[in-house]
Amino acid sequence: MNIQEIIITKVKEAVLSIFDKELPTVELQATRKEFEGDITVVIFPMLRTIKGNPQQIGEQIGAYLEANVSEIEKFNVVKGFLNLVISDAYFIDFFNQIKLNSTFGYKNPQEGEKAVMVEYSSPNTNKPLHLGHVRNNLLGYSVAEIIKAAGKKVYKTQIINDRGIHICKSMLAWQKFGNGETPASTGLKGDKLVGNYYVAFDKAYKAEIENLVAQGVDKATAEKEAPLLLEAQEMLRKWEAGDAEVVKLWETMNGWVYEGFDTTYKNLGVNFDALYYESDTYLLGKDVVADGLERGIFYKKEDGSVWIDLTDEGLDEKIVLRADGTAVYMTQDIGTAIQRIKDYPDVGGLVYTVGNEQDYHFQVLFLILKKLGFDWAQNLYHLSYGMVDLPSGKMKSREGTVVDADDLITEMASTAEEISMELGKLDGFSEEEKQALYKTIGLGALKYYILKVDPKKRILFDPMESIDFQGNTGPFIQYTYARIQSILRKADFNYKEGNVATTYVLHEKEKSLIKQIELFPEVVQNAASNFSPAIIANYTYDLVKEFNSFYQNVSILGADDASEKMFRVQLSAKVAEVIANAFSLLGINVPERM
RNA sequence: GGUCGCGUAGCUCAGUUGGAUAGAGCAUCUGCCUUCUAAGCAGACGGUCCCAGGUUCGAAUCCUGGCGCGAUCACCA
Repeated sequence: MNIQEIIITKVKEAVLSIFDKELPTVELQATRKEFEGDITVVIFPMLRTIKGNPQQIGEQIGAYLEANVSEIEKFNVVKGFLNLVISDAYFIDFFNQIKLNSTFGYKNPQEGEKAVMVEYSSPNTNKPLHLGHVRNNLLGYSVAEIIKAAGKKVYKTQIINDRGIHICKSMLAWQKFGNGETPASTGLKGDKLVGNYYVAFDKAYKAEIENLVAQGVDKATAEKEAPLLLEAQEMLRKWEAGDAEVVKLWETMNGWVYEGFDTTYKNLGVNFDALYYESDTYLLGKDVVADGLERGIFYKKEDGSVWIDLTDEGLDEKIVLRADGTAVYMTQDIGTAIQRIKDYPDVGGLVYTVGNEQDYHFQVLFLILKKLGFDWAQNLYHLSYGMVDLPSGKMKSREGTVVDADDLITEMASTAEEISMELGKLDGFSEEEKQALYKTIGLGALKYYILKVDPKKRILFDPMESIDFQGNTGPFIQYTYARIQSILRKADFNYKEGNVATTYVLHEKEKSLIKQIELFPEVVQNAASNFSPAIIANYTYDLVKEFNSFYQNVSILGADDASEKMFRVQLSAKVAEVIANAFSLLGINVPERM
C-alpha cells in the first residue's frame, strides 16, 4: 500500500470514528510549495457527508491521523485544506526500496491482458518523408513505448501506401524523362530519386495543361485529359491487371524507396514489428461489407453502391463500396483492421497515428466496426495530431516548401555542432565522439521540441527556435543527465551499496527530489491512457528543474558527512536513471558526457 | 452552413479527478563560475486564462450561447 492509499483509508476511518459517517471518496493533492506539508486532504468535498466547519473538521481528522498513522508527523489546516507532513523515514524508506530497481515506474505485462497494435508513419511511396511524417513517427513510436512501459504488449505497425496513381506518376516520369538512373548510379537516396520523378511528372503535366488551355480547351477538361495523366491511369490499370513489365518496374522503384525510408527510420530511431502493404490489403473488406449488407448494417443504392447510414449518430451517410464493386478507402480500412486481429490474435485494440484531417474518417471507421459487432472495436483510438506549420505558411510539396526529414536531421546536428563550438564545450573529445554527440543532441532537440507539446495542437515549427538549447528543451535535459554521470564518475566509493538510515534528516531539496521521483509510475500510466508523450516530457523537465536546484544549492560530493554524501550520490544516480528511462520512452538518447 | 479540434504572460508552451495567491522557458533587468560540467542556479518584471451567461462552497478546467483560427463534410487516399 502506498502512502496515498494509507491516507485515504485512514481518513475514512477517522471520519467513521469521529462523525460516524461513511465517506465515499477522499480527495488528495500534492501540497503547494508555499504551505508546510507534503500531501493535502481537501476537506470541502466532505461537507456533503459531514455538516460543519471545514476548519474544525480538518483539525479533528488531522489530530486523528497524527495519532494513528506513523508516517504522518504533523499537520496544519488552512481554509479547508488539511496539510499533512509525512515523515522523513517514509521517504527514505521508499527511496531505499526503489534505489536498485532499474525498471522503477514500468509495469510488466499482466497475464491474459490483450496487446495493443500501434500504427504510425504509413507513407506514400512516391516521395521522401518530410516534417509532417517526423511528427507522426515520433508520436507513434513514443506512444508505443509508453504503452509498453505501462504494462501492455505492443506491436508497432504501418500500412504502406505502395499502390495507386501517385506511384504510377513517378514510374511514368522515370520511363519517359530518365535515362535509367538508379540510386547506385546517381548516389541519391532511393526515396529522393523517386520523389524527383514525381516532381518531374507534375511539372510536365502542368505544362501540358497550359498548352491545352492555350489551344482553347477549358481548364477542368485539360486537367482531366492531359496525355500524361491518361498514360499514368493506363499504367495503373496495367498494374491492377498484373502486367509483368509494369509490376516489375513498380517493385524496383518501391524497393528503392524502402531502402531510403529505412535509412530515415534508422536515423530517427524508430522501428516496426509488422508491415502491411496496401497492395495486399486494397481488396480486403469487400466480403465484410457483403456480410454487413446481409445483416442490414449497410444498404444498397439503386446504382449498386453500398452505404451506411450514420445520421442517427449525428454523422452522415458514408459509402463503403463503389457501384462497380471496388473498394474505397473505408472498405480497405475495415478489412485491414480485421486482418490485423486475425494475424495477431492477442491484440485487443488498435491505435492509429494519423493527422487530424482524418478525424471524421476514423470516427466513421470505428463506428462501423462497432456496428459490425467486433469486441475489440471498443478499444480503437485515433491518435490524432495537429499539422506542423512553418512560419512561412503551410507545407506544400509542389511549391517546394516542405522540410525534408533527412535534411532536417542533418541540420539539427550541425546546429548542435555550432552551438557546442561557440560555447567551447567538448574540447577533450575525439572527432568521432563529437560527431556522435552532435547527432544525439540535435535529434534530442528535435524530438523533444515536437513531443513536448500536446499532440492535438498544431505546431508552428520555427527551425531557428527549435534549436534553442535552454529551458524546456531536450539538450537541457541531456545536459543534466551528463552532469550527473560526471558526479558518478568522480564518486570514489560504491554508491550502489548501502541504505540510508531512516533516522537521516532530509534536506528540503532532497525531499522534493524524492517526491518528484515518486510520481514517475503514475506519470507513465497517465501518459499511456492519454496517449500523450507530452506528459512524460513535461514531467522529465520538472524532475530536471528539481535536480538542478538541488545540484546548485547543496553540496553533493563535498557533503558534510559520509552518509549524506552517499545518499546524495545515490539520489543523483536515481534521477539520472529516471531521466534516461523517461527519455527512452520518447525515443531520445542521453549522452554520458557533453 | 453542419461536424470536430484549438484559443492561457510580448513569444513558445505546461496546468492531473473542478481546489489554496494560474506556472515554466524565451525576451528584458539584477545577482552567482578559485568548489561536483554556468547548455546552469537564485531573483525581478510580465495575466480580462477569447467574450458573455450558467452549475458549484470553489471554474483556465464542466454546461449553454457567441467570437477568432484550423480541419473536415469525394464512388481520392
